[in-house]
Amino acid sequence: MHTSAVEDYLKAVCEIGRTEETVTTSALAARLDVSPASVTGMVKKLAVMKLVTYERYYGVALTNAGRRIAIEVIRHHRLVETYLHEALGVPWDEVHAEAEKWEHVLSEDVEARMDEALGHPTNDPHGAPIPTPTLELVEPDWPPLARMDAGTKAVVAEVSDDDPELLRYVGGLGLYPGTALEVISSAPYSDGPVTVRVLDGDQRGAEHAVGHRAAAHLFVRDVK
Amino acid sequence: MHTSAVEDYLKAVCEIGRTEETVTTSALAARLDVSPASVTGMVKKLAVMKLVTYERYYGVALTNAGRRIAIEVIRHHRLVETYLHEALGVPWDEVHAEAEKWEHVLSEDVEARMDEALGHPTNDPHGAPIPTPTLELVEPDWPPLARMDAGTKAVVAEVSDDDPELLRYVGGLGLYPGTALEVISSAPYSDGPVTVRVLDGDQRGAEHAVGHRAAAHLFVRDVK
DNA sequence: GTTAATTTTTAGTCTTCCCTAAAACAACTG
DNA sequence: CAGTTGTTTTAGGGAAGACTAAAAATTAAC
Repeated sequence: MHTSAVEDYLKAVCEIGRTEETVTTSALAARLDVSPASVTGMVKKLAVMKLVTYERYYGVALTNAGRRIAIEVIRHHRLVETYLHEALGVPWDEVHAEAEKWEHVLSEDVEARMDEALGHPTNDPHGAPIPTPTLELVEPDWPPLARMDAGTKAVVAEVSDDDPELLRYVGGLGLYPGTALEVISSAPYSDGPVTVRVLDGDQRGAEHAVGHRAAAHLFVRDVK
Repeated sequence: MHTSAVEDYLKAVCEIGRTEETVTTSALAARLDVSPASVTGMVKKLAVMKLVTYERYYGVALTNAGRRIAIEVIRHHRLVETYLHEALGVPWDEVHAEAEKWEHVLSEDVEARMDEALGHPTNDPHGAPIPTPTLELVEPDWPPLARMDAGTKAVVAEVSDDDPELLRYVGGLGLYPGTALEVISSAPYSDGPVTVRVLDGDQRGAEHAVGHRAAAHLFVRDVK
């Protein structure tokens, strides 16, 4: 087995790689809240372990072995989030913190049982896709709400899961994965709020001004 | 928070104290599978933390603060075992190993939700009592099957949970907490097997010779 | 009651793991 | 090419936990 730190680094490489072309030392340092020097040290260790390839001054990339571990951890994380939410009623803004701990101790057997009990869910409570048991993972890159033009109809696809306050805010607006909405007004490339009308759920019909930061972390898919 | 090692030591002190008058260095060393010198070192640390009282060459005892932590960990452990067994169908010989990991990462919130979901169970799958939310714990000391005389009728109360093989063996004989049985023959103070007739469950009517080691780890309560 | 055997403690080391600050270095920018 | 930015190296630290070997205290044996 690997240490939690190793798993956290691999997960971070995978997650940063989702949006960035190259995974840099400083990006990892920022995400993991450690110094760049620490990252260099750990990354060299991971390279020796053949979990990443590492080119000085360029960046890091996962090897197949490393990717397997990263996706395994992500699967654990998202499955646990889903389980806590669905089976135990843990609010969606709390599941992330708990899953951060559980992801490192979950056995494959219990993982499979949770998956079964939930009916093989495909997405966690924040909309993120759960990797398959065979560790396939396709992460679509939905556009953020912040970039939608006025008049667009869209459905909430995913909300960033790492900021509980953001989640409580967004949840308070009635915006969850699957919720349909219409963009009333938007200020593209500025940092103003996006006004939306909620078309679904318990806030159906309500109009809300969604702050820019939230709109940048709330991803939607277009509706034709 | 405390480290896993600290929690493990406190739990071990609590569990040894259940049967032994004094908790010795060597008993802890044996249970935790470390050298006696290591135990002395850690115990001194725990004493500084005011989690145990410690008298050189005599033994260790939990303080109230230490006992609270120990019982909290035991509550986590047994609740998780019960949850895994009841809610996820994990076999009773596997729950212990998983709970050993989970007990250190379970939040109070999720603990309460598991307790609720299970309807506030009082005993884990091996029959051991689950401490209450207010951390009260009474551990009755049932006699082992090995000490029952021929002709006695009894009900299985508890089975030691730390040896999966033993649990599979005992389970294979149809002996679970709550199972009624009658002692057919017994060799007191020797190490021969105890022959029992199962009066309950899927092996009802069957007669089994229970090996001495198993009979020493299987505890029963008398039936008048 | 002395000696012998057993436990326990001291004392000193080691390993693992991860982190940091500061200096040196490479790569881009204009 | 000179400066800025980001990265790596160097050098070091410290927490956590465990170990060995030898000394000390306790207990048991004669």
